[in-house]
Amino acid sequence: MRIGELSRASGVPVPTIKYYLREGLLHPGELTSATQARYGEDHLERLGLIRALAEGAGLPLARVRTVLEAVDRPPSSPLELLASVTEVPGEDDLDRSEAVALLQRLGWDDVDPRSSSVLALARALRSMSEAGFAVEPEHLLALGRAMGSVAEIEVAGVPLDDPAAAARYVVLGTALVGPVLLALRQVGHVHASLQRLGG
Amino acid sequence: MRIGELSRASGVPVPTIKYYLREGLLHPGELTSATQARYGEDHLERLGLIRALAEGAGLPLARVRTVLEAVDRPPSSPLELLASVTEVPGEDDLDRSEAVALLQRLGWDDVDPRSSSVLALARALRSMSEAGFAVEPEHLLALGRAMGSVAEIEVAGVPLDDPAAAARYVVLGTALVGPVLLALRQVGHVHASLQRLGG
DNA sequence: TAGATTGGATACCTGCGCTCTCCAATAGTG
DNA sequence: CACTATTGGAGAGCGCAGGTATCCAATCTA
Repeated sequence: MRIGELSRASGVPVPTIKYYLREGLLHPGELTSATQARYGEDHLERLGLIRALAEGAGLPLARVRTVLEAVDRPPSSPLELLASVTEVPGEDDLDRSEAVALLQRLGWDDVDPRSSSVLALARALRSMSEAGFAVEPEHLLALGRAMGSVAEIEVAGVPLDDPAAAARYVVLGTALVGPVLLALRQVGHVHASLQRLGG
Repeated sequence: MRIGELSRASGVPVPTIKYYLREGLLHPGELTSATQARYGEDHLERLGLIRALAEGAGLPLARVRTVLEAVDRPPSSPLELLASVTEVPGEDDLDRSEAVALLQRLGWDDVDPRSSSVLALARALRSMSEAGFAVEPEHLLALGRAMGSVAEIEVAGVPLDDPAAAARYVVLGTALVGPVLLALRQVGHVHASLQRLGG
């Protein structure tokens, strides 16, 4: 497959493919001469993946790159893998006490309070309070339990036998299932409103 | 309060406040002369709200504006309200059959299949399949049930007696609780991984 | 052999979210 | 009352992200 064909097959414009090549998101094709390269099915798949992560999951290209790198060269431990997808740099000096207290009540105290996921939680809680929006603690706890069961379902689906497949599952799942969850929640809002308020 | 004071109190630079004023995110202060205006506590609150929605929830300013408009002038029906926060324009011609089938199995068939929330779900599912990522139907169903209980908890918290408070709750909750849910899911991933794989 | 296509490099463009600059009209201060 | 700092308002500019467009010489295809 040459670049034009790849473009037609994927629906991605040639200049954009060239851009992705430059950015290292897409591996270069096999050069057959100075001005000719050959692309394969894997490039087509990869393009679909890039578009799904960027457009679908709304990840910035820099994050897409780290996700793809994690898929290509999976870190040894699953936790490292998770970190590679979710880690977002930011201020480290932030009051995590509310987050930690919540984790305590959820019985998740095996999680390192200094991990980036706890940081993300602390940040999200702070944003709420800064907006002058409060959720009752028992509601928050219930939300935590619901999301815990979501996480359990997802982790249960990880194929442990094949490390490469596991990496792919964790990385893509984390990024791509998120929007599905939020959409399900939205539909759930509509359903619950209809139930509570009547048509 | 004059603009400099508002800036100091909120931590938002004066030019940025002026920008928000120009963009209509922040209501103009009460003019006391041609070159002097007075701002109140409400402006300070509003600024916190804008920052929380923009930085915290990651909404683009255009969406922040529609959210704020919905808070200011609440649409009559709660469903309309929900739509004003979540609606994202996009292609309408999209295969919703998988989404609809899922809703059927969840028992949510009171939801209009043409609503924007179902569209969002269909889009998210398509992104997954375009990335070559599949979730087993029963897992998807379980995720749907979990998110349904999330939605139920949230809707149960809406104060029905005061329409203005209800609007505020729905609009802000939808935008601000999302990141909290995703963060809880992340922490849940870590916890579940530790449980399943051991330290 | 002529026209189209390609790899590769560079320049350019668009949208977003600010940030800077200016100005004339005040407001506060001594 | 003079004088400095601050303000409202408007316009231009800037830095980043994510592409597009242009050029070129080499090569493929007809």
